[in-house]
Amino acid sequence: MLSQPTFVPVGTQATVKSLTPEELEAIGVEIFFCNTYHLYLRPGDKAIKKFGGLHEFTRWKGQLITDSGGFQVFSLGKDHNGAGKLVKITEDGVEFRSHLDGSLHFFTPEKSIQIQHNLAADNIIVFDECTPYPATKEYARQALDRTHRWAIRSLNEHKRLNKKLSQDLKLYGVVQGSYYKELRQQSAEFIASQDFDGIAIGGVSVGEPKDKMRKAVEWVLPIILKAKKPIHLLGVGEVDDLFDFFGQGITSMDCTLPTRMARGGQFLHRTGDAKHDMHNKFKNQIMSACYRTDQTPLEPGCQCPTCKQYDKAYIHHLFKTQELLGYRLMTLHNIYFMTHATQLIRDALKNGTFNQLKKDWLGRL
RNA sequence: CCAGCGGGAGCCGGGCGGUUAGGCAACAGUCUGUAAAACUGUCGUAGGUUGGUUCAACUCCAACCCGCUGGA
Repeated sequence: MLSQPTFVPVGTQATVKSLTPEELEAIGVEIFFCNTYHLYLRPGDKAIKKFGGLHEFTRWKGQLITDSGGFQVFSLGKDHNGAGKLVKITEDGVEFRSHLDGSLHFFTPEKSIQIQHNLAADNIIVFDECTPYPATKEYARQALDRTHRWAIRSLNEHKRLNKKLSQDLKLYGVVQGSYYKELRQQSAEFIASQDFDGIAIGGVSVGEPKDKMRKAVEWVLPIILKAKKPIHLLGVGEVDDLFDFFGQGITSMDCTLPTRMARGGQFLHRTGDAKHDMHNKFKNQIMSACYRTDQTPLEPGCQCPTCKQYDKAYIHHLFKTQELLGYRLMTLHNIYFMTHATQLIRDALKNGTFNQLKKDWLGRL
């Protein structure tokens, strides 16, 4: 059973980049997020099935969740200029071109679920379309209706396979609807009414302003909370998001940000020095010249393996020289930071001190 | 001493008689279900020195300085 709420780091290719499962466990990670599309292409879901699934393959003892490939409909659908490229959507499914070799593949809801059953994460997600932002209401409605039909197809295939393979994977339905209240609420009603094990909110953090994202979640939450199921917010996870969404009943969210930022040299911190704190966004760049001789840890008082042992000057040097250890130390720290902040939120929610905690961190409610 | 080759931004380095080389480094920034150890931006009177030719020279010419290689 997962703690609630939980932050979910992303390990697209069956690895949270640069860290071992043992290291993840040591910093309090309970679950991470793998991707169906990537693992289907390499090494192939059948290869992983031969091992008995992702758990055996990776030796990870915690939980896992796989994405359906739905997000790649969105992300591969854009090139650098935002034009459509590698994806074609039809009623039956999505035609993808592999970003690796250009080969053609076709995902249907059934196929995505089959692949996910082969991968055998504990939690899986229906095949959906992550609607690009902005979208016209007309397109958003069309995409939403299709996504709902795909949700039912995913659910049916999932039930069939759970029985056939005597597995007990948990399936999440996904709420879409772009930035239209009517569509979002309609989607929430529909997904909540179906026999899913959990409900995910998708189509957010796709380039929209943050207040819009908050609104979209708020339209939907009162409806799906009634279903009394786990609620996962897909692809969200800046530091303030933890407070805004865990505070309202979201039980988990995943985000590439802490790991990706870590590799780009940005470390999460709370206190930092005000001068270099970027607009209260809880991040700083370790390669900044000011850290060249800084003998303090990334976050004073932080109990992560990185901060307990190393100072900024050393990590600065590792990044400047592009040493592998730098990426590892930084990733450890950033994931610990998110996990630890989530832990504080969890405790505060239990103790009734959440508002105080949120105000301390964000300076607002 | 003779000959050949070469001198360009912090470093490396193509091209060219006129309008941006490029790369690295440096500096700053971006990232929200990972085509990402990625990407974006900024690097100011750059052209060994002095003269000459020309409307215009980093580019052509001369001398000198410095370096490398070979020879006496």
